Amino acid sequence: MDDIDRSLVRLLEQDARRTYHELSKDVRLSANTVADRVRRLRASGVVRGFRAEVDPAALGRALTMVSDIRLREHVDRTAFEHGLRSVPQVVAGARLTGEYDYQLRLACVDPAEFETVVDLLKRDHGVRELRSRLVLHDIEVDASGLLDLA
Amino acid sequence: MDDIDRSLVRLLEQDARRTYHELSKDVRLSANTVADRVRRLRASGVVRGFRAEVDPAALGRALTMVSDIRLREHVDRTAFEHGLRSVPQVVAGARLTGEYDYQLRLACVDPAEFETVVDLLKRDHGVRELRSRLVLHDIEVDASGLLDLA
DNA sequence: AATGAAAGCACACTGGT
DNA sequence: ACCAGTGTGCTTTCATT
Repeated sequence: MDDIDRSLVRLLEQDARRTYHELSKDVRLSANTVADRVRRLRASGVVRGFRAEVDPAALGRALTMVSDIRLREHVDRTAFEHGLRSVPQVVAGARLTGEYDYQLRLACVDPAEFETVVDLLKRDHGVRELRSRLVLHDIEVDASGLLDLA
Repeated sequence: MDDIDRSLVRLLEQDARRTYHELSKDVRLSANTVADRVRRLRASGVVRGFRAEVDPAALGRALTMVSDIRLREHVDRTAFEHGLRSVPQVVAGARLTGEYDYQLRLACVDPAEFETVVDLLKRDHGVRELRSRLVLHDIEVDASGLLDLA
């Protein structure tokens, strides 16, 4: 993990489809060596993958909610997590410690759709309680800061 | 937004570096047409970009916290958001409605590091109150569900 | 780890259906 | 919207340091 690897990760974070040849000009190494380094970053797990980023707003889902969730007693957590796959509005989720069991991020067309999702989660997925709020906007953060300390 | 576009987005979500030629075999169109479609998806904003995904745990930061934050009075929100760029542990953030002003995601090496981040946010970034909990694990969700309804 | 050379591929264009 | 052909540029492998 040297400076060059850090630069490569930063560049690929901005555009994962940059060619090795382009990257090589930025870091002043041969395209060959760049390809080697990127393969190593992937193999070591530092770079988990290259993903297309989808914008829910461009698909008409401009309303994003964050919902803390408490499950009913005796609800199997694995089943709950797996069941979320059938709810297309769920765009992210995590199990947390503390007062609530999970936190979900829900991308909805409008409040009416959010309402149906809330009802669905309560009726079919073992959700006992929700505490939701609206996402006003996301803060852009690059992951390159993490690299500085590694 | 037809079935083929949906497939392409799904495939590029899994691996954003797939070549147009590879994609063309999956969707049974020419590489050319696939490139056209991907360009259109990008131009329309549905695909916002292609990003390398970095794994904090592979860099020794296995402790991820979610922190709800309330700012002190008279703290400028733009300044706060901009100032977060200098805190490398901040890997995501959003402004929310409700009881708290923001929610951050903090990737830390250990509790001691988290403690220093908490102190830093309070001392230098106008944070009045934090409510934090540990991320036990993230739930894997693909964004392709969003596409089904568009 | 890094490099250059060369073969094989992929990409962007153009033009055509 | 889709495809084929072409020139150019990119990726990969191998030999070398």
